[in-house]
Amino acid sequence: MKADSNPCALPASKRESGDDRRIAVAKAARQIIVEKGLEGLRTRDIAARVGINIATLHYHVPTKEALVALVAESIRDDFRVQAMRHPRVGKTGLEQLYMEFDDFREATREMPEVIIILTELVERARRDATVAEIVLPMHRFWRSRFEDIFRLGIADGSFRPDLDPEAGAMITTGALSDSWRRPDTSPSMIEQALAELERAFIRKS
Amino acid sequence: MKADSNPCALPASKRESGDDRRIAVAKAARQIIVEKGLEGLRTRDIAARVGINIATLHYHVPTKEALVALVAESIRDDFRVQAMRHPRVGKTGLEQLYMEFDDFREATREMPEVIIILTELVERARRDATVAEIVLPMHRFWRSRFEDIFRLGIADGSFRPDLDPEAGAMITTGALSDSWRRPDTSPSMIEQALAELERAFIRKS
DNA sequence: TGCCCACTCAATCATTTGATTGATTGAGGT
DNA sequence: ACCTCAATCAATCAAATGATTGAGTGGGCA
Repeated sequence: MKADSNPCALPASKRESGDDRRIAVAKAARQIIVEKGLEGLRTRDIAARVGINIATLHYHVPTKEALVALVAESIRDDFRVQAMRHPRVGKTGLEQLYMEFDDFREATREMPEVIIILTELVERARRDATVAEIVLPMHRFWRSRFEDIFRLGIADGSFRPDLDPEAGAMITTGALSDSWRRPDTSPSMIEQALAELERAFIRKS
Repeated sequence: MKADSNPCALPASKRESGDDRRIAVAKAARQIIVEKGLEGLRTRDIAARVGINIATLHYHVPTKEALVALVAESIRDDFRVQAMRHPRVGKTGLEQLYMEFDDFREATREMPEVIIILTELVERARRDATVAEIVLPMHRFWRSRFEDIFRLGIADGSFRPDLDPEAGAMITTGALSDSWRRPDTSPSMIEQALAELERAFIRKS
């Protein structure tokens, strides 16, 4: 029996339930995408990493297209968990912005690979409608969240009255995802950017 | 003789100079990258589009890696031409920011495909040192240009005294390239973002 | 004229790669 | 004990793909 990288549940069984296999496949695929990009994703490599035969892989995930969609769904699930972690009710706009920034810091720290995969998926979304349908809503959701924060913050006096919530959200998500994506961005530079974003939108006394 | 898509110079000759061929190859490769992505780039397709044999292609560009590097250089050249078009001397920080914004509008209008290819190249730069060496300096150059503008603008009173030039440049280039890259960004949204960037950094009277 | 060499092509190779086929295994139900 | 079927694998296919080989071809120069 090959390397059992998932030492939980029932290691005694040679068979896995279909769901567990699909999860394992998604995980392996994500690792390979991080290492070699979507371009370098090979069904054989995934099967090898999971420790199953190529045919078995095809049994669980019929085509490569479905496999990419599976990865996209997996990323979306992670994103949702991350987004729903901290409740926002009853906070001011500025407080919520701080929370959103903290979530971003946490994400860069704890799941840095997600944005790498996400970038590749967004790239592919231009040509793959299935992926687009899964991935683009994620970014829209993230952006709309900043929009809401800015609207609230304008109303409660946290932010400039002349702040355009849509544009502010676009700038913020754009700047954050771009700085996250780039290989030459240091953590301290991200902190600089976050601080500057705050100054850019905050209401000056 | 197949489709001569380049009706200039010397259509009477069956031979092209090596340089012309390489240019034609780069052009064809760029088209294909726009259509199918770097992942879908095939030497055969390039050769077919240029109207030459695969072996001839390999004669001019020895390997696929060299081909990608050629495309990267080609993009860099376009970028340089675009960047150097308008002289900046003797303007205030705000005026230069306007000019930079105009250049950006012009780029999105007249060479929208460049950012698509550039994004793919940046993506690949994480794994390909050759491409990284060509592509990453471009972004650094663009960013440093905004840095200079912000420094000047702080000194001449255009921008907020508490503006961090580095962070501002990061935010600006990040927001612009991200909004340019996304397939669901309309021109009016870019205008909104540009206007908001101005409000974000400008000195309030 | 004759040679050199940049340039070009048809044919072919060696791998890679997504997918399929047909047989086998074993857990759970009756 | 027997049956069923999800799950698994070895073997193989067909197409795609980057690269090479070897044979020209013609313009320019001695």
